[in-house]
Amino acid sequence: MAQSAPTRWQRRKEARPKEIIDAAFTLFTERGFSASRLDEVAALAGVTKGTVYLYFPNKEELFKAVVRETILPNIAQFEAMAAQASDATASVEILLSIFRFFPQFIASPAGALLKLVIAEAGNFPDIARFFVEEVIQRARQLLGGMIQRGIERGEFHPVDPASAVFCLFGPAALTMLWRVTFAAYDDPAISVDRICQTLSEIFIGGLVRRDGDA
Amino acid sequence: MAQSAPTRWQRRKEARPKEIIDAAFTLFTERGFSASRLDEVAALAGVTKGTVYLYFPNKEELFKAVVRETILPNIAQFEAMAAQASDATASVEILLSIFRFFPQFIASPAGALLKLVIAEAGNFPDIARFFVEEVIQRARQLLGGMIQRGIERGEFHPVDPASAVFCLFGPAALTMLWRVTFAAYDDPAISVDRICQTLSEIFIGGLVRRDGDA
Amino acid sequence: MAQSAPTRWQRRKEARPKEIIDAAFTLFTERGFSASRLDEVAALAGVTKGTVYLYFPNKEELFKAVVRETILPNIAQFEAMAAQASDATASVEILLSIFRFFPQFIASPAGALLKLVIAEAGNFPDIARFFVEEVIQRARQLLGGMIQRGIERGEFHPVDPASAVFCLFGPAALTMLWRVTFAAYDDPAISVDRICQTLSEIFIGGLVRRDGDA
Amino acid sequence: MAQSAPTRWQRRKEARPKEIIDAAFTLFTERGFSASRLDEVAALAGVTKGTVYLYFPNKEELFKAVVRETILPNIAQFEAMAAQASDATASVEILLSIFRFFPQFIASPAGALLKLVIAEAGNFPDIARFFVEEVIQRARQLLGGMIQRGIERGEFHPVDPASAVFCLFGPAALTMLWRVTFAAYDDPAISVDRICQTLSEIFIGGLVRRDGDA
DNA sequence: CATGAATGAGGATTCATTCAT
DNA sequence: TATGAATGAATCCTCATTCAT
Repeated sequence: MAQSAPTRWQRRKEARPKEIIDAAFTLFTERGFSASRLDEVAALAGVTKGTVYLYFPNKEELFKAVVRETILPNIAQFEAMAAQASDATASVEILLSIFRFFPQFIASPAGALLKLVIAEAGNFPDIARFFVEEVIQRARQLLGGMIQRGIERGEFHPVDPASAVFCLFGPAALTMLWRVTFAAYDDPAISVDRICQTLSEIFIGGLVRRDGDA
Repeated sequence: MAQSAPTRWQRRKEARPKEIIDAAFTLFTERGFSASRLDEVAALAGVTKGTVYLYFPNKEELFKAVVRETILPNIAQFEAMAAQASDATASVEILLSIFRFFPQFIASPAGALLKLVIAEAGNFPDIARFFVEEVIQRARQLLGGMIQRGIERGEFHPVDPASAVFCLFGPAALTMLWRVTFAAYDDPAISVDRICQTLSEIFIGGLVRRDGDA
Repeated sequence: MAQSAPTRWQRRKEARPKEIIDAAFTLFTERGFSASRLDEVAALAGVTKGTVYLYFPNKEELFKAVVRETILPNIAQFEAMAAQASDATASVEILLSIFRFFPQFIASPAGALLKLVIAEAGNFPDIARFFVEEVIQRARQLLGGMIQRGIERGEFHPVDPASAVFCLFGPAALTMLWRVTFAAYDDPAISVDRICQTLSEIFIGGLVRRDGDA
Repeated sequence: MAQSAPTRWQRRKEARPKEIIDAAFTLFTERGFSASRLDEVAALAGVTKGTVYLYFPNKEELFKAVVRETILPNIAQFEAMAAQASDATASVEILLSIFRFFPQFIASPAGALLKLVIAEAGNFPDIARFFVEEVIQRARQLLGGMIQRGIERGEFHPVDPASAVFCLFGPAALTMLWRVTFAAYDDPAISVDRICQTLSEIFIGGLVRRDGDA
């Protein structure tokens, strides 16, 4: 595996696309789409400009590939988490498992992706639509369904599920964006764990019916 | 040829910067900083490119002016809201007044501004720092102080105030960003009022101590 | 009018398009469309690359403009020559006036234009169509009509007019192309006048009926 | 895996250069040298880009090879035609045999070659020189010699032989170029045979002395 | 001999910025 | 003060050429 000869280039057709996408994700996320130079993307991926065009027809298509490829694992992660609950599970338990899942989700690349999509939605309407349909609707159904279930089972106070999703996910989204945008300038630094803990306390108290409740 | 109203030119001259800033705000917000052409900014402001350079030394300074000028009224609005509470006011009342203020705040240009700053923070570190110090710290102090006060007065459950601010502001931030980013692709549309209402219910339930509480 | 100060650039909106077209004509003709660099076109026109784009949206449109603008005066020249004959004029006189017109036509930019259109017709189908319809059809009608007239009046031998046009124009076309393509490598140089003279002799002898003819 | 016919590879190897040259000829002719991509040449020849470089050091040399290889058979064809005449043959008979040869010559690849050389002469001076010296001079000597002979034998009117060659070959050249350039856009289509017939009539009438001639 | 992934110089195009008017 | 023609550096993209396989 040691590269004895420093050859001018390597032939690595299989690995290239992912390497380029990763590099592009980093730069698009840091600087935005327009402000990212393809030269820099290529350099970060360890190839030259021309190679990028071997795998993606142009910068816009590279962007779309970046979003699509980066979204997939996040969707999968989310659905996996949801699949764990059985019929017997108490709704409050599901809610708690969501709060326990939040920290790692907030620390994942999902935050950078969210920032990127927010920043470029205006220039890439089909990416925006794709994001809404594939990511947000799905998350809404997942979280909304869980809240609906809790209400129907008499475990939760009767609130508007769709709105509750925004209340539930909002703090997580803000924290994600915060981390990739402002965290460097903040002092003292926030604690993601503490935020999730507090969110949990408030929601358990505000959403879950207690025995004495009417 | 006789200039019947010489003051009109005068007034125009004074109005120019704001007109240009407004146009730039619109375009920067829609397309991002890099993807916005100065030609388009000028056209939207009803002037020509050259005129922009009469008031702003370059595109970057125009951007900074846009952020600064747009931030100010929002800060003022926020502080005005907070100034209304007196010592006698119950903390829950202050909390409720915040929730009542949210819908108009969410509908204000603050959402577009937030999106813009998030998108460009990586390219404008001093804007990011300025935003954190002038806007976020201030909001945190305001909201955090209010929560702290409630806890100290025994009106709120003892939670981490800094984290609670994220929980409180997160849903508002998400809704603001949603409106300027994805609302066009969403169906059925969300209701800002309903979200604020739900947020209020959950928070009152989760944060405010009831008589029987330990 | 004397340019006392060697200013960085002149503002010459009116004159620019023609200057650029002339420069482009020269280079496209010498090197072909693809092999001509816009930088060189601009330099030859005394402007910079950016200026070219002020007047033409891209290289292809510049090419089309070059062809269109260069064709027009040639068409006009041709039609003017034809308009001189009256009903009373003998067909042989018209024929002679054409041969007398040939040398100056062959020396005009029409030759370079013809070469350019031949070379690029494959890449610019609409230019090819435009050339056939606007230039060639017109020339064919003009020359063909003249021959037809001579035949009908009994002045010429009965030949196929459309074919005769090729026979008549062929030598002129070849000489035009020769001049802009091979003349530099030829020794001894050809004499355009002598070719036209010879053409005249052969055609007068071969086309015009003599008294004794059947 | 056993190569049943090892000779097929061998034969392929020998056939390659011609296949590549043919493909290049087609594309260079259609699009011009600069606008033809080596990728396309290779694809049309049924090989990959790398293989082209096995046989030709670079694109320019491929071009030169294309011209050289394509010219040779045309020269041969021409000389074969000329070799048929003996001392006894009447000059008018030779002239007629030339006109009878024209249609097949016009339909041959010579037209495309002529177009290509005209288009690229400016970029390939040595090709232009080669063409003038090897092709044109030869043709001029052949045709010019024939006319000279006719004049000396008193069979033709005394015209300038060099000029007469242009008159004789011009219509053929124009028709050749026409076919490869504009024929697709022309309506009604021209008849090559009719043009040659008309050319023959005019030239016999204009060049050949009749008994009664002074 | 043949391939095709990778290269990188070169060229079309854009656009922030300048400046004569 | 305002204009907009002109600039030229920066950037996307192409494609002839190389070379590991």
